Amino acid sequence: MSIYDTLNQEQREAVFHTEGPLLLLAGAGSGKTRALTHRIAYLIQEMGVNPWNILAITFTNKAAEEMRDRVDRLVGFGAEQIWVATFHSTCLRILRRHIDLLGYDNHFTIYDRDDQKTVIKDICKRFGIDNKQVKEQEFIHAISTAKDRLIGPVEYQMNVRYDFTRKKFGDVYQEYQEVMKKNNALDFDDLICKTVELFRSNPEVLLNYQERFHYISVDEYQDTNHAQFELVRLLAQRRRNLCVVGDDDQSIYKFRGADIRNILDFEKVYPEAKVIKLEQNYRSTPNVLDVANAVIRNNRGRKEKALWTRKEEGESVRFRQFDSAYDEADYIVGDIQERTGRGGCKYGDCAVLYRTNAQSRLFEERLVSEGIPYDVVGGVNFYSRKEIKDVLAYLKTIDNGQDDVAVKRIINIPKRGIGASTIAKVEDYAQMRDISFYDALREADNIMDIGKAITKIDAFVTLIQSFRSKVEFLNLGELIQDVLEKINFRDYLEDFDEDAQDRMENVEELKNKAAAFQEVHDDATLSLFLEEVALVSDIDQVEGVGSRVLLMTLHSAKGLEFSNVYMAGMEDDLFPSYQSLNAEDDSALEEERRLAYVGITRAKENLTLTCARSRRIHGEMQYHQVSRFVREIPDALLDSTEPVPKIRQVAWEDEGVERRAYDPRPKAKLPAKKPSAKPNKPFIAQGIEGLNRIAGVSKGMPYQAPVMPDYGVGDRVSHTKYGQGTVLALQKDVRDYKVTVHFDQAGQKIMFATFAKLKKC
DNA sequence: TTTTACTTCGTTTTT
DNA sequence: CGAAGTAAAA
Repeated sequence: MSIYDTLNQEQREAVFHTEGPLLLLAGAGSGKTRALTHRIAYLIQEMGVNPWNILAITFTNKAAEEMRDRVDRLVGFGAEQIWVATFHSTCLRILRRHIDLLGYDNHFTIYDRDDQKTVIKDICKRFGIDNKQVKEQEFIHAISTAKDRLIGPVEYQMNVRYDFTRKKFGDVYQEYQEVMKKNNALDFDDLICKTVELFRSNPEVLLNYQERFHYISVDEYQDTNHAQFELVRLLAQRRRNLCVVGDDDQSIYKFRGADIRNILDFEKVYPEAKVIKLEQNYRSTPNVLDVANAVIRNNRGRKEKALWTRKEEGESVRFRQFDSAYDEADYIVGDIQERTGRGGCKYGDCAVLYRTNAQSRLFEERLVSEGIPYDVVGGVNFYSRKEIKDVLAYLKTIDNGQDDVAVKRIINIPKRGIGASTIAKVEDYAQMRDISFYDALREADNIMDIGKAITKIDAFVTLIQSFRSKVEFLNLGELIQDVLEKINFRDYLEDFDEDAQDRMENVEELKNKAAAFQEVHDDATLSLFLEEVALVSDIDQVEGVGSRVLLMTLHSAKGLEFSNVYMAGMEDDLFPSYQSLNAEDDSALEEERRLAYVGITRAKENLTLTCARSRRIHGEMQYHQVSRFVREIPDALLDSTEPVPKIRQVAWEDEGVERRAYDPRPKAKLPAKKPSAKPNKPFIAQGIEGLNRIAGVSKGMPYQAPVMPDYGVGDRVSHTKYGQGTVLALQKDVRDYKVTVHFDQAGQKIMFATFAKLKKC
């Protein structure tokens, strides 16, 4: 009896396939972490691979920790030698050693979103850009997107040509990189793309790591962006022992740069790749899986797979519609109360999932009034809280004065009466002498007409220097305590904030974390602590065994599971979001659908979908109809008090509802491509037929369904002016179809179907 | 320099 | 509606 006997056929295949590229398509709850950890154990135990030759990359610290724990339990010894880390901490480790080759100081700091914003704001001021017209956020986003695609400022500038707006973005991007370098700082995206840059420009360094990592695995591969793809490609290039695990159906992070093509095109990049699908689900009941499959099958361009399980049927998935969002919250909280009251489950088994953070409020109110313990996941990250960042900025300044953003943050915390004009003078001086802001403060007496502000500046510098002299003999907790006392932080908080108590508790918590850090790492330094802190997130802190109801967004729920899941706000325009419903193409809608799929597959036993006919959004009342995702579920699969208007379930009816997810051997080995659409008829047409049907059902909706043209993609058509051409694309727009035609004479045109008056020929 | 009244603007988020 | 940020007033 070996540890591999407990795996199913596909998992075992994945474990034993150690040489060459491997794509593991792992459906929700299909035991992918299990397969991955066993695979690593197999490499060490059976293949005699040295643990330090293995690299396992994840996205979150939590996933990394879990992976290490589980490998530890399987292997026993040597597991601590395996390099298990997130993308970012992997790159951080590499850059700490070699970034001097790119002209940076190896002691760089990491800037988060807030710090980035401060930098951008400053640049905009200098460039005379009004942040009301172009917000900082837009610059941050543009820069981040460029970096995700490995486009540096120079290349960006080359592509802007004469586009004035984009040129402005290019200028800001360039300046931003310069400021970052001057501040000796990297942002999160830099961590990845600077590592790629390092590898590209220093083949001997790359070779060093290629020779170190003989076997590489990447988890959540569907979430990788181009830079991460390239990083992995470079590392794996030599030995090609690359195992990527992911589920294209759970790709929900396109908006932050994830490129779904990385997983869809894996076989093109690695033609010799072996592909294994994990479809047996160990988490949910067949009822839940049927619903999940019914929804996700409406996406196209996915790797076809269908989850199944051997679990007992369980309860039906419920759907309830309410008049108001209050009633909805009432019902859900009542249901939680009832289920936990019966003793069947604990509060910690229940999770309420929603699309937007704002929806948490109503649930919080009801839970408070019922006295039910709960936690809200997400919102503001612990390390992003103002009071925490203040203390961290002090620590950063004490650690090294290079970080201008940190120094400027605390120069008036607490209020020291150093005004904007004084700061501007110091800034000018620093710029002139090409030194950091803090160094300029230290020699402030050289600055002309600084006036009596000099005493205030001196006091600040003396304070920081005194902390520096204590770093040697104080431990981290004591240092923080000393800072808090010397700056009277409590008084400062109480002066302007009524939640001073909460904030002070957070700071205490930070002190505890610092002390704990020191206990775990015997070589703990201030720098190492700041580094650790820079790369942790909120979801990392969610405990597995909870006794509290969890409230979170659908995004945060990925990777988690609960016995009772409530998906609230299942309404068109909320989920799927208004933006995705009105988008040009349906890729955004498909991403929302994947999000629905993620939500549904979080449920182990009970799933309840709810929605409200009316709710207040941005202060005004809005009326929504039932989410199309609910309407995509066949009635037979839903426990509903009234029938739900249906949408596009043709494909489902064709195969019959009797093919259930619990059937271990699906009849006819799953017809891979369902013959639902008639040949030559574009996919979009199906969606529109569905839309027409909804438009018919919903009462008094002023929705004017566009009339479907009688031609489709690939058809030959003629236009009165342009002559004959071929239809390249057909897209639904607000009240008409957009047709892209390549005319034999006139070339490619995009036009509205009603105006184009195209004739099929 | 700090407080106060007013405007603006609203997905999702890890690191 | 409510947070966050900004311009004007004290």
